[in-house]
Amino acid sequence: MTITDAAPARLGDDVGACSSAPVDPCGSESSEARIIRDVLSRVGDKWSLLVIRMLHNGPLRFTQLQRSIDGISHRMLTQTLRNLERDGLVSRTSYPEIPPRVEYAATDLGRSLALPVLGLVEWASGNHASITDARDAFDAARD
Amino acid sequence: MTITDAAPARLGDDVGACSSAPVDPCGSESSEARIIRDVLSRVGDKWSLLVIRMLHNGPLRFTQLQRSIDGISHRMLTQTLRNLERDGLVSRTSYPEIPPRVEYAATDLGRSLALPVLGLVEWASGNHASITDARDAFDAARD
DNA sequence: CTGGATCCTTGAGGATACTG
DNA sequence: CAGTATCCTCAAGGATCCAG
Repeated sequence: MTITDAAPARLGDDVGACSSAPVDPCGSESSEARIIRDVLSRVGDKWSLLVIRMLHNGPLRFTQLQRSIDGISHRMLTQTLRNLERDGLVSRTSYPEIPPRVEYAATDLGRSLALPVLGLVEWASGNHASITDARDAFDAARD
Repeated sequence: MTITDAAPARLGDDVGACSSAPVDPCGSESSEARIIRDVLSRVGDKWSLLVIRMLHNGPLRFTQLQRSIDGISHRMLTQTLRNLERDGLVSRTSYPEIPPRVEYAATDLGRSLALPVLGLVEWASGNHASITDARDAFDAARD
């Protein structure tokens, strides 16, 4: 999703009738499609996973995050952090000092997300070569 | 990535110097960031995973895919299939008949991708409720 | 039926300036 | 230092038409 500049959004959060089965509740194909889209819109944006990843080792302040994430803009970091906080994946602790200090930390939920994500990363890292080769072959074939 | 309407693109495919370690080769933080972005730009678009998912059970024709994926446009299906084919995740078999028939199937690589993806889906499905709750709490808190 | 090509809308996301 | 608001750009992606 990656929130629009304004609105709270609230898109299809209609899990209602389905009991909490591990995968594909209600047996319909489209429900799994919804789940896939859900998870993708949550962590599939440009920065969320990188933030989660950085916070996996321990809490960090806003500026530390900004420096360590390379390329992220001030605006997108705030926005990404708000989203993650809203989804309960990251916690925010503000110390009323001068100058202000704010620490962000991954919640248990956030850390639990890191696991399956790591699976994906491993896959990517392990099959990077195959993909590159496939691309080269494909591009070569379409002379 | 989700290719632009034209260009072959070829962005940062510079794995060169790194030996093929399973995760985080070369030990630098930014290299893992690159991997994450790589995998996201490959499967993190709106449709790729859904196509991979549909093809996991067996080959399907273009129109079958379009009907089963709900919401995908003609244009995006072609585009997504081209990308997946280029990356070696999907194979395309065209039967020179009239009317033409084209079958798409997941390759071994494509099926291997489905595994870690399933992990993510399970996570999403298992923690959907927690996230929804977190959101409600968050939205309620900011009166 | 499959697959381009073209047009057009929308929103993600960067740059920047301003507040506490 | 942390956060918000405004402006602007550019590409993702839908609709549609044409071709083999």
